[in-house]
Order: sequence, then structure tokens, then C-alpha cells
Amino acid sequence: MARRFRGESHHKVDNKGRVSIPASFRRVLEQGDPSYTEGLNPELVIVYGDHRRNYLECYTIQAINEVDLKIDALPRGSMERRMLQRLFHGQSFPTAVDETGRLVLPSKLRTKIDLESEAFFIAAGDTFQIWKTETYETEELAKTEAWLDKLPEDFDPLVYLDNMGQE
Amino acid sequence: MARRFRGESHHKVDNKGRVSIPASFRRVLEQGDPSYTEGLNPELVIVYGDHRRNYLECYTIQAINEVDLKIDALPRGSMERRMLQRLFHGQSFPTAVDETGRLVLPSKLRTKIDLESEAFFIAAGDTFQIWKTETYETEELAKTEAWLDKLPEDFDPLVYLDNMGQE
DNA sequence: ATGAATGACATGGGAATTCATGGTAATCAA
DNA sequence: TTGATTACCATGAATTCCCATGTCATTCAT
Repeated sequence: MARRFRGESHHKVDNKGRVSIPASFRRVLEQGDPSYTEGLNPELVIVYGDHRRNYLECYTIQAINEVDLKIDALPRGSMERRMLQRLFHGQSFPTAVDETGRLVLPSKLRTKIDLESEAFFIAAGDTFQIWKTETYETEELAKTEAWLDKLPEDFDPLVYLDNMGQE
Repeated sequence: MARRFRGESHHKVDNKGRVSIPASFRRVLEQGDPSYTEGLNPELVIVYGDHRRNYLECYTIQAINEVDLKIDALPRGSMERRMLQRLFHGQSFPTAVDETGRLVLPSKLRTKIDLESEAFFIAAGDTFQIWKTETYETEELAKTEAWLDKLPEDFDPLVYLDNMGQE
């Protein structure tokens, strides 16, 4: 089974904040939760960040543990450590998938990203993101479009796959 | 269940100094108290430090035990040991959560951090902090802003997670 | 092949429980 | 005895739990 999220999809959000997680994402969450076993509900951590961020980033337990280890390795009292602690320990919300495969987003989180009736899930490597559909379309897509527009007509982004570690 | 605190939230403080602890923090306090059992109230230790510190740092019993062990390992009579003893043994306050999930902050502690009607709780790894809401907003956030301003426009603090152990 | 049975998935509703918060009475210490 | 601390009770709002339904895609027996 894959350890990485892949794919994107739209899901309804009801007025209790419940929203289905794409089934394939659930498999990854299960894999990434050391204490998960058949029949249980995988846990995960939602990092929402400060006011500048308008989406939710979801981490498997494994992924967040790795982050924690890195934070612990930074010198106590350093600004870097404080910043990261605030983000990953403070501005985050630990939760679990429920038995019907849903996540419950408390209104605090929904309000933060202005989520109403539909959420957009998109994989991002070892995490996935939850956006308000409209936000994603207007902001993210526009941003990428603009970026691509600056490049030559026939530019292929795949070149980035090749020249790595040499610049 | 997690042994680490995660999340942040605001809570009312009444004129008796009572304040609800975020429910998820309570779960961690329960986990971290060796003598806790279902139905009991978990204990914890609040470290308030000297006059320079304007927030309260809360430790689970386990966490404070680990600190104690480390202090015991320092040479008797050393300055380091004395300093740490003053902080963790002297400038601290052992207490317990009450049956309704609240903490009672004696006026000495409230005065120290100038706490009035609202407290801000924020996780910090294996401890959590209690701030006066306004203090946190003006001091902590301002400090971060200032720090971020010194960095390049498009700098992402998350790089600190990656280039570790190589500089 | 084909209609029926199976099972995972997305979504909804209501009841039961937990939470955050406030008030009052009882207890304590000086 | 008086101000403070602790124990008890109360309540609305939010959250969790449990159950139900519709839709696919897959399997299976005929």
C-alpha cells in the first residue's frame, strides 16, 4: 500500500462540519498511523497555521512525528523552534477519522478557511490539503496559471524533475 | 492516545480564578499522571518562573519527573542546579484539575501574568502555556512579525524543518 | 451473459454525552 | 468572623455516537 497521498476530489460538508475523506487517503492515513489496526479509526493531525493560510494541511501520525523530532532537535528558546512549535503544536488540531470515513471539522477550522458546503481535497506528497472549493479555484489555480504564463510557450515543468541537487 | 499537547484555545476566567482546561489537554494530563485512574482528577505542575516570565508553563507529572531527574543528575552545589531548582521547585505550583475540568489559579499566579477575564492556552510540545490573551497577542505575535520581517519576502520558515544536521 | 446479492462509499438525521461556564452553599484558615 | 478556598449543582451549546439510506461497482449463481 502506498504511503503517499495521490489524487484530488470534492466532498460535501454538512452543517455539523462532517466531511468524507477520499477513500484512498484513508488507506494512507491507516498506513501512517503506528497504532492503527484493522477495524480502528486512523488518527491524523490537521495544521491550520496563522491568518495567512487559507487551507488545512493534514498529516499522518508518522509524518507529524517526524516533524516533532526535528523540532525537538532545535535549540530550546531559539526563534526557529518557537515558530515551528507554535505552528505544529499550537496551530493544529489532532483528530481521527470516524467509523463512516469522515472527518469532523470544528467550526473554528471551518471559519478559518471560510468553508461552507463543499471542500476540495488535494494530495501533497506526504500530506494532503483541504480547501474551500472556490478559494482553491480562484487563488491557487490563478497563481499557477500566472506562473506558467511567464514561461515560454513550450516549456515543460517536468524539466524540474531532472536538474535536482546540482544548483 | 497522544502524550503530547496540541492545539490552542481561549477560555474565560471567573473572579474565583477558575478556568476550563481545553478538553484535549485534559486527556494528555490524565495520560501523563501515573496515579491517575478513571474518575479521578489528574495532577499537574504549573511553573511560573521569575518576574521576567509573563505566562504559566504547565507540566504533566511525568514531564516534571523527567525534569527532576535531570536536575538530580547535576552536581550538587553547582550554579546550574541551583538555578533549575529555584525555577522548577521554587517558582512552581502543584495542583490538580477539578471534577468539572477546571483549574483554579490562585490570585498570586493571576496577578503575576496580569490575568483577568480571558486566558489563552497554547500547546508547546510536552507542556502547555497559559497566557493573558492580550499579552500573547501583543508580545508574542509582535515578536514573530518582527522576526519574519527581517527575512526575505518569500522566505518559508518551514525550511528549518529540512536543512537540519547539515549546517 | 444477466439479474440478484454483496460490499464499500458518501451523506444525512436524531439522541446521548461532553464541554465550558456560572451560581450557591459549605468549609477553612487566620 | 470574614475573606478566601473548596465542594456541589445547573444549563445551554457544541460534539460524539449510533443508525439509516442511496449509489455505485463487483461478485456470483443460473
